[in-house]
Amino acid sequence: MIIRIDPASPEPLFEQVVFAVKTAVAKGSAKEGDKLPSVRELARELAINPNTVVRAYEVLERDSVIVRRQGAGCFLTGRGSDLAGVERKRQMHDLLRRAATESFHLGFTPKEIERALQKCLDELQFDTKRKKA
Amino acid sequence: MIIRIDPASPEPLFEQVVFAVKTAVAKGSAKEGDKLPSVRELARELAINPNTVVRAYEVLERDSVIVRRQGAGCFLTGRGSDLAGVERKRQMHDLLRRAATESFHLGFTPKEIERALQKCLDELQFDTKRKKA
DNA sequence: TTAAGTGTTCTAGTTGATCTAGAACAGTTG
DNA sequence: CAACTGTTCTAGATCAACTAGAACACTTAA
Repeated sequence: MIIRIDPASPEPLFEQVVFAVKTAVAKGSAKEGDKLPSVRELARELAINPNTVVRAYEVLERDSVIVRRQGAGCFLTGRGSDLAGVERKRQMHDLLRRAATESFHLGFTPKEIERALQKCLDELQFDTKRKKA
Repeated sequence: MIIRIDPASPEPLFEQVVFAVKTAVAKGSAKEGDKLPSVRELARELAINPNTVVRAYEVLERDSVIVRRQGAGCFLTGRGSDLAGVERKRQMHDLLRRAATESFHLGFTPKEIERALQKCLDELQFDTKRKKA
């Protein structure tokens, strides 16, 4: 699995790692059972502290994206989030409301925002569709 | 204009104020020319430091949502963002990609995500449509 | 003109998140 | 057993966020 981060970004390093892994899964370029780079290996690759990688992996496990097995490594789960239905919907609604509000203030119309989302969804599913085809 | 924040939220207070104002505009419950609460008044209402309100208002002015007139107060502008077209699209795409990826990991399908966005857009435009009707 | 209210701009300090550094311990694999 | 893996500490540096207090400049209306 290829994970890239931007050291110059204001976003915390561990969050960038979390998002990179989640994106890889959403795009289909990584799937259930795949082994992630070890804590020390990824830290070396990204030139960051191993503890920062640990923190990212902790978040990913909390979100049920991976499981960590001591001595063995970290692996992708197939399961989604463990959250209950209502809480999941609330979280998604908050995420989209925030993005929609900001987009609105950037001057886009609802139709333009809808089209842009569809484009994002298409991009995320691109690799998955190729494999199924 | 009614502005509410959650002191317990992990989100910075000044960002909560920024988002509250932007949401009020997007929902149509506040419009061009409306005067915002003074720095000291809003600080008193929200029980936060005046400097925190100043910071929020600075961001809102930078985003062309308000204008600040020394001695007079802060007022809503009708204009949208000043950013160039390409940069605006890039920002919207980033916002939506993030929301889409996270929603995907919450276990929702693209169709569900699209429907949820439409609901958010409807909610944001609800008040505006009522006035036009 | 003046008083009250407004935004503007400082300095100073506290708190907490982030990240680095180094070390030790524990489980897994071949 | 050796080499890998994750796990868990302590300690410290740096920075963003927030608070506190003050002083200054401008606008408005009495």
